[in-house]
Amino acid sequence: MSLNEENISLSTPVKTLKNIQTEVKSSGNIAVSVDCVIFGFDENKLKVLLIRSDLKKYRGKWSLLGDLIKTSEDLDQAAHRVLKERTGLTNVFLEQVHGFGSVTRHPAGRVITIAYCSLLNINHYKLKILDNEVHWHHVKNATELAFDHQEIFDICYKWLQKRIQEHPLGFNLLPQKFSLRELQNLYEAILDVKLDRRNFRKKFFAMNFLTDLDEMEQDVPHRPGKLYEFNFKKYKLQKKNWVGIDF
Amino acid sequence: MSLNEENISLSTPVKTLKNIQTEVKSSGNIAVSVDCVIFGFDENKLKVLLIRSDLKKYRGKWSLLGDLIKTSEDLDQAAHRVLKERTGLTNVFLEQVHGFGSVTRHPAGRVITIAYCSLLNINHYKLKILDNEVHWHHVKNATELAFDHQEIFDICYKWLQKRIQEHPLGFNLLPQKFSLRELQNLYEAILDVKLDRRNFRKKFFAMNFLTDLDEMEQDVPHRPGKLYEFNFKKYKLQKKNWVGIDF
DNA sequence: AACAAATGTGTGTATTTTACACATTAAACT
DNA sequence: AGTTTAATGTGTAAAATACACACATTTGTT
Repeated sequence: MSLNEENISLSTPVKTLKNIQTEVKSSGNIAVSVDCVIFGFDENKLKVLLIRSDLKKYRGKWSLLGDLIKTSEDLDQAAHRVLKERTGLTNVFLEQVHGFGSVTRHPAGRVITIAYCSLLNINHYKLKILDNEVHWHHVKNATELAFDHQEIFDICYKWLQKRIQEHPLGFNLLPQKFSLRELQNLYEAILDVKLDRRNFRKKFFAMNFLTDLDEMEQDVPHRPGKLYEFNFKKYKLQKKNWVGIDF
Repeated sequence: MSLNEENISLSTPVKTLKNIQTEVKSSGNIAVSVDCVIFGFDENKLKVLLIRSDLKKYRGKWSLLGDLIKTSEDLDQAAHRVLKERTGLTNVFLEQVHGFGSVTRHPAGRVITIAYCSLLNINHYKLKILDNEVHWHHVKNATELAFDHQEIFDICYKWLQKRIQEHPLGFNLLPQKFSLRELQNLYEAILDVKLDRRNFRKKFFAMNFLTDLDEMEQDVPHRPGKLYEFNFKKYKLQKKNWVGIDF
């Protein structure tokens, strides 16, 4: 059997714009939201920003930060808006992860949500938690979330673990200047593994994306390490196209 | 500065279910659709199933197969429904890839779409293209699609190229029994590279997920190769957790 | 019987990954 | 000031993996 690229058609009737507008409107009883899994790194632990559920049914439970999207904004814009409203930050790392659309996922009706991951440098001078119902949680304590937010969180966390090994996202969680120890702590916290210090350093030096700032850590209770910054420009230029089969 | 896990709250007012229902309803002027990028493999080429746009504005252009989702179905269900309606097939490989929500992406109003990738074995005995406006296109000829479908297709194609190197998806595009040559052709077609035959075979044999069926290809105009099948069970058991930093 | 076109197989080399130990530095403590 | 503590900084050998590469074998075709 062979696929046929040359089928001649019986035809579906061509629809006018008006036809479709009618369909679109009559299907419009579905709401769409974004939910942000906002990660931060502090005290060598990976943290996630959660808010107390504002819904009676889930009273006492924690949930992700989200909101219904407005008709006038893109998905990404909506996610950035949520971030801005909750943390005061703009220009933060944000990436879409997955859409969740189970019919029964929201008690108030049909709400499809698009999950985003965001990575914040918690030392950012502008960061302010604008709502005191919002708290940072160690990821290990992020359990029993409201709605289907546990599932969303779990998937986003796994996404982060995988993604950070392939793309230099992690630097968004650190101050611009960081020591290699901080970087390694970050990886160890996110991946939940112990890594060999010498091999870790070798690896990153070999990549050649770290700029040695010729500065030292300050106010550490031990021998200070050198500070580096990540050279995103150089990275973008050299990004390689990996080919290798590896299940 | 240190993150504070112990904030005490000023508080947001708790909302009742009714409050939220009202919000959800009033925001319900957004429609949601799924669009399927359906890949097939034939004549050593990667193909994609496209339909002529049913919208006047895009008359003559090709577009992905999609539909508005119904209030009563999950996202995944909707995608499976589209597949069934278009190809007659159930139980096919299907995975969500990305949501697209630009405000202006659809001329008939605000429609957010969730893109899915599907991989079909085109030799599947049940496959029937039910609508003759539907055609298989070599992926290289999938250009200038209607709506934002070019962007969606491009992203899904890249997704496939990456995904197939990390997960054994490709077998969904082949008959259950296949030769190593067919397998290599598949990889070469999807990744658009030439691979070394000996290393390719070594690689797959080393993985140890191919079952030698002790059967030979039939009706080939040259020395027939052995037939294998992929052992999904064994794969699932042995799936490894990769740790390696590699940008 | 000769030819065409593919299958099937192994080795040496380069590269990458891993395991592993000791001297050095600066701050903190006495 | 000297000692202690806790981290930084550095290299090498062994193992595993990836890569380049050529020839004999099998089957169908002429």
